[in-house]
Amino acid sequence: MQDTIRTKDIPTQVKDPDLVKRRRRQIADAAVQLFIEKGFHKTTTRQIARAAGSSIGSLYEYFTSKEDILYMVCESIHAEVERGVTEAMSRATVGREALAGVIREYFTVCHRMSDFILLIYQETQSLPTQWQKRVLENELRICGLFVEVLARIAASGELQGIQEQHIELAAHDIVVLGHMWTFRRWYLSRHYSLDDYIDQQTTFILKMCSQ
Amino acid sequence: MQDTIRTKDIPTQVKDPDLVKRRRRQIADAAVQLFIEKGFHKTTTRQIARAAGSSIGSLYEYFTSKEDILYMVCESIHAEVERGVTEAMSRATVGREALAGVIREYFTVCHRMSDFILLIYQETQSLPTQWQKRVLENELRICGLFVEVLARIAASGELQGIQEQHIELAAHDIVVLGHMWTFRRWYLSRHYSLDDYIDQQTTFILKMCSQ
DNA sequence: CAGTTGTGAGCGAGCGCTCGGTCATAATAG
DNA sequence: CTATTATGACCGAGCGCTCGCTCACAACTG
Repeated sequence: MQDTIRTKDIPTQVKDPDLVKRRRRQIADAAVQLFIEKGFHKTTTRQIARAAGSSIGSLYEYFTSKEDILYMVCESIHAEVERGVTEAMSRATVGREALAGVIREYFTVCHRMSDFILLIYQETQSLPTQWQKRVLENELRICGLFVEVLARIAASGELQGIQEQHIELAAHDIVVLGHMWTFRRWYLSRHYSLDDYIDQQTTFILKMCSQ
Repeated sequence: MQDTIRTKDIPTQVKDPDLVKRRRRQIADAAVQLFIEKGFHKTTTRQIARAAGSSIGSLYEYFTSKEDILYMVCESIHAEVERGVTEAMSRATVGREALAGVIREYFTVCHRMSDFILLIYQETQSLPTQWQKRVLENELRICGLFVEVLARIAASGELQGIQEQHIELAAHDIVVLGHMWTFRRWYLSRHYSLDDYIDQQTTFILKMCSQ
């Protein structure tokens, strides 16, 4: 998981920027595991510090509140998802095949990041309001990537069925169907392999956009 | 919101069953509002008691823990959603029109219950494990209703595109696209009216199942 | 040495939940 | 009918404890 520019908004007592970056990553990586296991509220700052090989005192040199840590965690997760999708897009050309390819990549990212995506669904509400907005912006940016892919295809003449104004909705559907694999895996993973899931949902999505 | 048989599993000190039912409803109704506003963890038992016009002492005559209250709240929500869909199904006949009708009804229920459905997404994890399972069972039961509708249509010969084994997945998709209106309303409601949303998603779903 | 980073005992607010008790009403006794 | 006792819903002060966070000091670095 990589750093985002956004993390700079979190204030710190420590002068050395490199040290800040390193320690924050350390702490956030420890925190995300605990958050996934027990949830944000049931994780204590002491547990986070211990898991990060640090002390509570130190922890509060790098973050000003527990919510700060959650915020950084959420930003990192979105950054990772976006990285995956963007990369897949750069490889893609145009046409139905391209869409299918990006969907495959995106769904695979969702699979790998299951726990993390679930965390965002469950704990975004625990963030201060202004940071909730940031998280939603991130979500929209990912959606925008799919809008782009769909628009490219629509422009190329293929997939004429879909109207301009409904591309956005289709993009949201794709994003959410990816998330669905994470928040319904308690059922889905017992009945479908990831590949089955991707294949069938891709068929559905292509039908949805065609004719 | 109506009572379910499941609520009977929660122990109580109070003898009179009618009273138990009435007071629990009172408390649960107060609690659900607070949970929606501030989340489960940030709501205190005292606040719930006060909002219900009761006292903490009394509250603990009717519930054995704060989690019990959340459980009852979740059960009630699912009962209400299921009631809505079942009713819509009983009115429906067969064919594409029927599916569209049930979807319209279901999405409308999702719209009306936005806050409640969101609550389930966010707080199911706060329940004791054995009760989490119950909530997921409820979710599956609602999914089952759509499987039934789709199977009926498939049997009638219409919508031959969809294969037996993929009916379940399509049902999940429908359910989740309903939920999507609740957990993405921060975006969707700014760009679509509920009717637009229903119409377009219905078109998508029908295309998905056809051909 | 000064400046920066690390530490953990300690603070006090606030939590879920208990428990001894009150009081209106119902059941029983005389 | 009155007097007595039993019942059970209701109450809230307070217990034990945990939490997020602070701050005085120690350790390290250059």
